[in-house]
Amino acid sequence: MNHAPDCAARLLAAARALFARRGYDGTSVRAITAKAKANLGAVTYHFGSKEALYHKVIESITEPFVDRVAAAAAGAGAPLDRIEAIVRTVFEQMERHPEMPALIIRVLASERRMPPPAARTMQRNIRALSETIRAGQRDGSIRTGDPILLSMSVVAQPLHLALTGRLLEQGLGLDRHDPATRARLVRHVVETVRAALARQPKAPS
Amino acid sequence: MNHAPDCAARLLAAARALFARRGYDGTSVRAITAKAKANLGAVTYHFGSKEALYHKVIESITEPFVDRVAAAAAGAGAPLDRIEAIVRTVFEQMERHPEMPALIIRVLASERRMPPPAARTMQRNIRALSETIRAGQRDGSIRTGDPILLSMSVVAQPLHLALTGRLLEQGLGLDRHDPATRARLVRHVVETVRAALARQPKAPS
DNA sequence: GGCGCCATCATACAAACGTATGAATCACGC
DNA sequence: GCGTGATTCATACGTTTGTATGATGGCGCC
Repeated sequence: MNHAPDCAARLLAAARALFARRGYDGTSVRAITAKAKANLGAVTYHFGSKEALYHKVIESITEPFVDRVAAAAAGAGAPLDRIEAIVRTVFEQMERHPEMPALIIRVLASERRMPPPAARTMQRNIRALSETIRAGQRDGSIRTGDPILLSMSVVAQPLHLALTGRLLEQGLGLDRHDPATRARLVRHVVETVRAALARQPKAPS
Repeated sequence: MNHAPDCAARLLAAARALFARRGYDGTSVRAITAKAKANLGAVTYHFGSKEALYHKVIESITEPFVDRVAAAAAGAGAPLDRIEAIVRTVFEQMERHPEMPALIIRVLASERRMPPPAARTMQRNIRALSETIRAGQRDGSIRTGDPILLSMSVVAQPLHLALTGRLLEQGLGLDRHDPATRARLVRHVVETVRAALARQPKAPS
């Protein structure tokens, strides 16, 4: 008896969590409906199929994200500062949706056709980043290098750090839910990204 | 009729490829045996179970790798050079086993217990890296920061770039099988890692 | 009250899954 | 040639899977 409102929303939340932890194939419709306290037929009813639910999950995470990244890239300030703002936006998004790194990275690792919302998000984010990098290269604050490759190197930092959280807990005794720890990780990534991109003065040789 | 030798080796190769592309749950024993031209019962006979085969796959990729990373870390040269050597070792391993990034990353993303060989590899690689980074911090060539976090930032680069190969092909028209392209990617990551780690002289303010 | 629409439910179904198992074949040594 | 162990094979089995579908109840409108 599921009389609580928003069955579809509960399914979406359950699916988000389970697809992130177990992957698409490792998550059954029954596991999703059990977690959402919904009936087995609810997935077909509300979404049409398991795959359509999966696409909706990806979309629910990525769509709001794109605008935030674009806003950070379009903000005021030097290119390196704007890239820092983008990185902080990524961290905020991961805090809002802790499943995001695993979901995105599973999409990247899979031979399955990429869900359109994920593909759009990646393209737009990489474009926002690489254009900001180009601006920095033009004004001399960012080193030379391929802007798209540099963009990917930037995005790799927060995503992989989120994925390796388990190792961090064991290796450093960190508590991922501790705000001070989170701030430390953000600081680390921001410093690393800035160091990786900043143009250095010519070495006197 | 499978009279060809090394049925177990064929299963291992087929499983390696399929686990990387489809993940553990998305790969059926029947798909593996079909690809290996072996009988359905062969997996249970040679490995005991699908899961044991999976562990063997992970082990077959990671075990030789650890020694190579340790050798690169123990080599002669400045810490930054040794870190570059480690990065090149990672790329060589990925060239030898193109499935490696996807396999490793799926392990990281999964809620499933980490296969012991993968856990050992990661610990040892991170240790080799972070000790090299500490040496660089002691001699002043590498900037301050947590060595383990810095190690993870280093490893994220080649892995992520390998995973996003599809996007690179679309965004840059790159052919991943082209040696010149590979060299370009290696150069990019090496430069990025060195830039991210190198200690900068104090800015005159 | 009846109707239509929506949402929930329980169940059925065909297909797929990993494992188990006994039979058959092969390879090797004596 | 025989015996033994290893390997391959075909099949069975219980379980799980995603989808389909008809029944039922709730709600709003006429």
